[in-house]
Amino acid sequence: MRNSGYNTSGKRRLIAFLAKNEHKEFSVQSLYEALLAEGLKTPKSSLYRLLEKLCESGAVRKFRDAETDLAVFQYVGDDAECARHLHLKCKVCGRLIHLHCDLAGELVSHISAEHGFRIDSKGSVLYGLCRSCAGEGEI
Amino acid sequence: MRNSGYNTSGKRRLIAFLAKNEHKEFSVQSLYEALLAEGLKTPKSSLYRLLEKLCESGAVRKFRDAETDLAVFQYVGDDAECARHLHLKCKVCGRLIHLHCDLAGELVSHISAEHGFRIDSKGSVLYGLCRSCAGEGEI
DNA sequence: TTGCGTGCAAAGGTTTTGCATGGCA
DNA sequence: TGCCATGCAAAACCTTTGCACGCAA
Repeated sequence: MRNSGYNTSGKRRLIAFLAKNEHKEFSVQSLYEALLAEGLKTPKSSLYRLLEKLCESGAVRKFRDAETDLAVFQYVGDDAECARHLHLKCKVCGRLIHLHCDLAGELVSHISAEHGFRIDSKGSVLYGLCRSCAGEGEI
Repeated sequence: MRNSGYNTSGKRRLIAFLAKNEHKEFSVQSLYEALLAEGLKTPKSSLYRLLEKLCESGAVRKFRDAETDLAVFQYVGDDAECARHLHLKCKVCGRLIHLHCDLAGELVSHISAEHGFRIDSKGSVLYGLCRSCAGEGEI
């Protein structure tokens, strides 16, 4: 499933760019501009098509910006394992944290066993403030 | 903050309709059609404006449909307390479950204390399959 | 009476699609 | 060679906005 389709230069460059900026999230517009600034002019229609493929393959995930509600995309890497843990996402800086935490795993099991609800870890994100963004007011 | 602005008949009818269907989520399009079917013709521009107000007041919440990625709206009732618990949402039927669960509360505290991440419970939703929808595919 | 709400139409922005061309396997 | 990817332009779609009128307070 991973990286299906042809291995074109455009796809390689986009993955490389997103991977290099994996702590950031990009709207299509901001991605278009950021690529342009690196001399990589890519029509938005191509971005939409590429991003769709990358989301299917699992290398990239689609979120919504907490402020603008715009679709944003972020590299998550080669991560079949993402289906096995929850994620934290900072509403301010966009940072995505893979939550490797026993207690979280227990909660998922508990909710399945006791509340009859089967959580899709890959599709579930807990939003909030990361340490550095929360700390800005109180350091 | 709750129910700010004028108390108009349109707003009352919309709240009543959404409250009556609180287990369902509605896109603007489907809401428009559902209201029409009840003889309540409401222009979409009015729906957008009303829904925005209701989201601000907290009576209604905005999600994204798991399949179509369309903005969908759902009644959550008078719920200042929603800020204090997590939510489960079924990707198939749209049902929203208010997770009153000690273990979940512990996890939120744990993540704050040990992982340095302050979860916004109100803005965080765990997606998955509810009991009845999980049973349908594979019993 | 004053100011917000509503309805209609138009505009704005995002995303999708058609089609011809180019590139990968 | 055959099929998919790309670029460009146009279309479709969702959402917001402007304006005149109506209604709540």
